[in-house]
Amino acid sequence: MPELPEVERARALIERAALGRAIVAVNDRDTYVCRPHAPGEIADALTGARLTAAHRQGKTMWCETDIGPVLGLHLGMAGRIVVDEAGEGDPQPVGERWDRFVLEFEDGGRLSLRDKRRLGRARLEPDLSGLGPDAAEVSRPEFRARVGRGRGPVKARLMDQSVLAGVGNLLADEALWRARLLPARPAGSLSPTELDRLRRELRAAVRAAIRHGGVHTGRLIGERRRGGRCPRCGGGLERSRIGGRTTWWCPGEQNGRGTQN
DNA sequence: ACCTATGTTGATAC
DNA sequence: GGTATCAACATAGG
Repeated sequence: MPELPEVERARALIERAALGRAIVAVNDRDTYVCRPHAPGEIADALTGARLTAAHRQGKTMWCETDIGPVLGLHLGMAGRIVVDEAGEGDPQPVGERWDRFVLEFEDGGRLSLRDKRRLGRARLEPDLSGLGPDAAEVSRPEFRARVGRGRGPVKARLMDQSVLAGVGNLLADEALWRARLLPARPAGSLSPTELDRLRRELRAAVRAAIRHGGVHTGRLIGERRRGGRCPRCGGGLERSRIGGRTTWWCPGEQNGRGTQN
């Protein structure tokens, strides 16, 4: 789930529901999710503080606090942010066993990073220096210069978080399909026109996914399975492994040269 | 049972 | 440096 659109929704949830509430306790006992911190380190830094802002770049979120420390949050492969959904009374509300990191507020509510797989992350003072520009904000010249280079497949380039932040496996397939570009094309072989088209379609895919609730609402994404068909032309989709990830595309419409439009 | 698959990232090897 | 592969985690499905 968590690609840029899911993370943006999580960020907005924190902004809307968690800012300004006093933190009275922190569960940072999961040493894998809270690495490299020792248990208690994040708790010591945040207890008594209030979150004052929630930011995002690509798939990385961070929250400012009124007393200084910055809390970084990453959803990993299966994480989500939950605010105030604790079954009052139930000793073990459903799902709570997957709460890997929790802020408890003075008013009794809580913010948790709920993640079955534990690939999500909470840490203090996250380093954002290696992240490329956010995929929803990147300018046209910057997109051309960063994405349109290298011999590797353009799909791998899109997913490289140091090149561009926020695009994951599903969003990459969706954007390339919308732009009618072959995922395996060497990134450096795309023309400026093709790069502009890719950026435009990527941004449109991001906006649609944020509106509709996530990347899985993409038009191609629903067909990403054996027997799946292109939503535009009805042709059978092709599958292979590109950039180490399963990749689906329409061989009829996504070709080596640019296409109409 | 055993193998594959899954939204991410980071370490490692060439 | 750029690119590719695998491992980290846990669960689901054929």
